[in-house]
Amino acid sequence: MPTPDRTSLDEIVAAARELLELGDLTMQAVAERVGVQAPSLYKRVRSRDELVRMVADATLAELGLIEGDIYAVASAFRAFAHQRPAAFRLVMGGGVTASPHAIVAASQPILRAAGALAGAQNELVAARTFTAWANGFIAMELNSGFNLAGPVDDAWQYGLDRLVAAISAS
Amino acid sequence: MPTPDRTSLDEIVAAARELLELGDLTMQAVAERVGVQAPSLYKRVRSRDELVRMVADATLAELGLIEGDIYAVASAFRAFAHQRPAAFRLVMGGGVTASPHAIVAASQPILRAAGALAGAQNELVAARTFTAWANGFIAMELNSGFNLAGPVDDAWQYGLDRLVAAISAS
DNA sequence: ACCTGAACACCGTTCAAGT
DNA sequence: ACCTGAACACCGTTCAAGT
Repeated sequence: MPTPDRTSLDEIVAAARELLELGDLTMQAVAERVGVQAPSLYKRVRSRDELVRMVADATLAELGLIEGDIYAVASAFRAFAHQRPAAFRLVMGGGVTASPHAIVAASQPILRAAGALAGAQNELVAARTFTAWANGFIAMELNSGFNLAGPVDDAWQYGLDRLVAAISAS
Repeated sequence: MPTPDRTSLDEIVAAARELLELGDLTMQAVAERVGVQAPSLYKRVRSRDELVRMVADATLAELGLIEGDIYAVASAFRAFAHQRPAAFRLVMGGGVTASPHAIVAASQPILRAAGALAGAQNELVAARTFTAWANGFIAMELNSGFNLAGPVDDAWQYGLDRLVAAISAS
């Protein structure tokens, strides 16, 4: 005699994403949010690690929706990181290997914007350089790490302008 | 009647640094390495979090010893990250706030190298741009994240050359 | 003063038993 | 087929009792 479903994978991942930002991504907390006991989660998720990977994939999918030129992409990227710092850290530095598909999807906006600047043959390498700088800058900023004094927004603008100049096709 | 010391803070931090790279930085594992029971660690360390912060500080102190021009600093930095990926992630993305003193010490090599390129008045902002790019590049590399196909070393060299050109005083 | 064993709260996970 | 309570191993931390 089947019992009716009391939750779903989507609901579980959504709860996990919220709890990640609250610094409390435990199976117990997820279970409580979706109205179920912790062991029941294992009907839909193989392990906590798999759930974390799903959160990373969902985050990357969202980043893949960004549109615009390199300035638009850069500021949307940074805004996202400020709104969801834990998710940003997860996909960025967090030692979590997201699915290849999610990684490719997330790369599209930057590839397009970088290709427009650097030309098709330098698209990939330009996108990498830009992504590395943006990710690194934001990571430092979120960490308040390498906390050299001075206005952060100016440093962002300086770096962005220099990067654009350096990457643009002669 | 005092018992003789069976370990020391230095030994504990050293053990923690090794275990961090092994992905097993638990109080139990540290205690076992230094030949003591886990509760005894709390005589020298307030909490596991404090121990992790000490590991971060020790890592930053080591990075502060790097010398040379921007190419030397960049490759020493990258080599360190490859040898001690977990420590790099910790100081880079890991949501751990290292002590201000350790952060300043770690920044010196890059400030010097960037200042030589960009001139004194742009030293700070140039160092930030360079550090952001290098940190971001290495983080992506360690993650095998943003895993766009192509030779990684070429992308590193391309980015480094472009960065140097972009930062150099006209 | 440092060390230990016992204990506590918490966490991820398994599993038999319910419906 | 999904859900639950009970249980297990593990982890960080506290504390009274030993020397």
